[in-house]
Amino acid sequence: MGRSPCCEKAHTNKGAWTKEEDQRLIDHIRNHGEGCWRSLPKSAGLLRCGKSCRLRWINYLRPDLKRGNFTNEEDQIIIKLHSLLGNKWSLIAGRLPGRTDNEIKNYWNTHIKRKLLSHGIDPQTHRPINDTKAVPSQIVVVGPNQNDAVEYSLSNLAVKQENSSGASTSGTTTDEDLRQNGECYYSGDNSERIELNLDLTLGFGSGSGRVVGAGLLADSKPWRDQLMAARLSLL
DNA sequence: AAGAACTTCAACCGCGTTCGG
DNA sequence: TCCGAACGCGGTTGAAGTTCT
Repeated sequence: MGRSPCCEKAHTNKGAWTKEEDQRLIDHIRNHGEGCWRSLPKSAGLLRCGKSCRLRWINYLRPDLKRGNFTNEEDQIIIKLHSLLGNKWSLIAGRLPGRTDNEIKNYWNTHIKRKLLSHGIDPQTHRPINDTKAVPSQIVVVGPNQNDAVEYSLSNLAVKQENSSGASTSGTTTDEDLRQNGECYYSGDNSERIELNLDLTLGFGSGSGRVVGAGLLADSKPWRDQLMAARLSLL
């Protein structure tokens, strides 16, 4: 009958972690590696639930965490990625080695949001606060490496959705879609195939070029993530 | 010096997705 | 194939620290 419960909630500690708890968790992961969060608390002798152990390790104890203030370069990367991905903190964190999703989320809410607002920019749409009509003229496509971010000017984007019976519908994203999400999307059913057609103008310093491509999204993953993957494949 | 107001961030909560029996 | 637990994520909370009055 499914899996057994992860922990006995009545017998777990809550709140701030003690140094001793931290050390037990570090020692255990050093000896046994990450994973198996369900059984970890018991085998490490911790009165915490696995979920809490995982969070403590990922957000605070991991040896590869950077710590310290965010650099201006990191600020810019976060802002650019947020304009493309929205509040997808884990995806953003994936592009910033040594930073966690929780850390970036906190930093966004306490620093960057305020910074953008003080410059008259809406932190959700990344557009001037009093500009309610215009559609974003740029989207950001991010390559496999951290420094691969390239800005595209958007000339046309069309998405075709095809269901399992072969019937298809198609359309171009609406202005309202773009305004609300800061990116292009098609609000189709996750379970169906989605075909993406892009017609983009690229700008590199003084030069420019044009990319026209298409990506077919399989149906095994959340379609929104696949949209990202399709964009990558167009590069 | 004190306490009110504000800021920061670690930790918790709840929900959607994935996975195992 | 179904059901239920684990996992992973984003939103929220609240304690601790800092600044202001």
